[in-house]
Amino acid sequence: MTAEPHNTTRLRGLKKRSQFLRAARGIRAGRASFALQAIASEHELPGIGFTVTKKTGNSPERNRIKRRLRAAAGACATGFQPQHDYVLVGRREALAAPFDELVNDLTGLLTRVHTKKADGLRNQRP
RNA sequence: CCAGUUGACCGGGUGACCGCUCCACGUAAGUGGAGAGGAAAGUCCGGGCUCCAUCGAAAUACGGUGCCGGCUAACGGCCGGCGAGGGCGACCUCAGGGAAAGUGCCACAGAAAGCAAACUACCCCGUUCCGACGGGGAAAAGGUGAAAGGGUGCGGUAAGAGCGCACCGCGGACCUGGCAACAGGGACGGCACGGCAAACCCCACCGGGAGCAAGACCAAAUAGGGAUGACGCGGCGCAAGCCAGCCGGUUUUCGAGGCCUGUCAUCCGGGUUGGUUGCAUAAGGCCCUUGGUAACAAGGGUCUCAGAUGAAUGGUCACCACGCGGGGGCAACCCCGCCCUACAGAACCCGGCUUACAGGUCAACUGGCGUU
Repeated sequence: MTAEPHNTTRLRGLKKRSQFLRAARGIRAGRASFALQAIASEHELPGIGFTVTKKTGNSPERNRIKRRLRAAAGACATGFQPQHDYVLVGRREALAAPFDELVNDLTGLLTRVHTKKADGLRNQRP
């Protein structure tokens, strides 16, 4: 599977704690303002969730980080592959980072994650 | 104009593009509407509501509150008043019931810390080896302390002392004003009655517990706990029925012993997951009138005002306002840059309290300076 864009932009929100824990076992990649976790799933639509821990800041700051990440995810929604779950872990730098940087980081991380995954699959085969 | 006190309020705006949640309409595509706070916070009090317990109430224990009057559904809240302390003043602060019900404590220092006593020093008498010692008087002086048993002055005395007197303080029958807390006056009393109740305690009043993850309902799948009914093998019996066993399960393991005993259907019960409800028309907001100093109450009009659940109420950009810095200009103002704004995000709902808060607005009042 390559990282070529698909035509649907619809995303499926992750809601259960078990879904988040499962995604945490997947492939990880990070930048200054957030980290990305991805894992294969059975659903056709790509699933996406957001995690900002309490030590990142107080409630308005955490809300703002989530909203900016959600907007960035909407901006490059075509980069998410079907049959995968993604979790974005927000960091404090996401509060002040320029929006274009967030979008660029996310698209870069998406391609990186998927090439990593392809390499992993190749290595598993003897 | 400067300095200050108190109270109330705002706490960004507009536009464009792209989105989220709910509601209404629509078969649908979609269209329209609504969408965080003054503290949503801390979870410190008080309620509504729900379940549990309980006949209801009271008492014991425990906890809370504590000047007086009022307001309120209620409060530890609010309003008004009183007292004490602070400030030139506007005004601010207050764990503000009872110390003659009882118990206890009052560190250090000091002779002595609650009952009156007496270390130094004072006075008188006696003795004397002239250093002092003994007996008595007295509580003014010294020193200690947060506090030393009224203060100051005069008289008085051997020295002194409310011993006597004047003023002040204290207690105080009673009188006056006030609903009251309390305030004012005060015969009389020679002074007796120190402080701590954020020490125990006493008095008065209040309080059952847990909380929306409360609670109610629905649907799935899973496990197979209980009840009822039907059906089956062996023995006995005409029958209804009774009895025993095989297989298996359970009793933590093994043995013994005990118990249940198979299949199907229905109902009940239990936990898990998901959904619905609880859930926003309420001690409701705004405006006006009346009563009240006020808190507030009564009446009338008008409005419907967030309902998420990995949790919506936004993201990006531009301009403007405000503020700050720099430059130009006599000035009004103009240009550039920065922050593109504080504290902070509803989670069942109300009434309060407390804490946080960049910047700004208004009103009333106080003190000072200047002008008329």
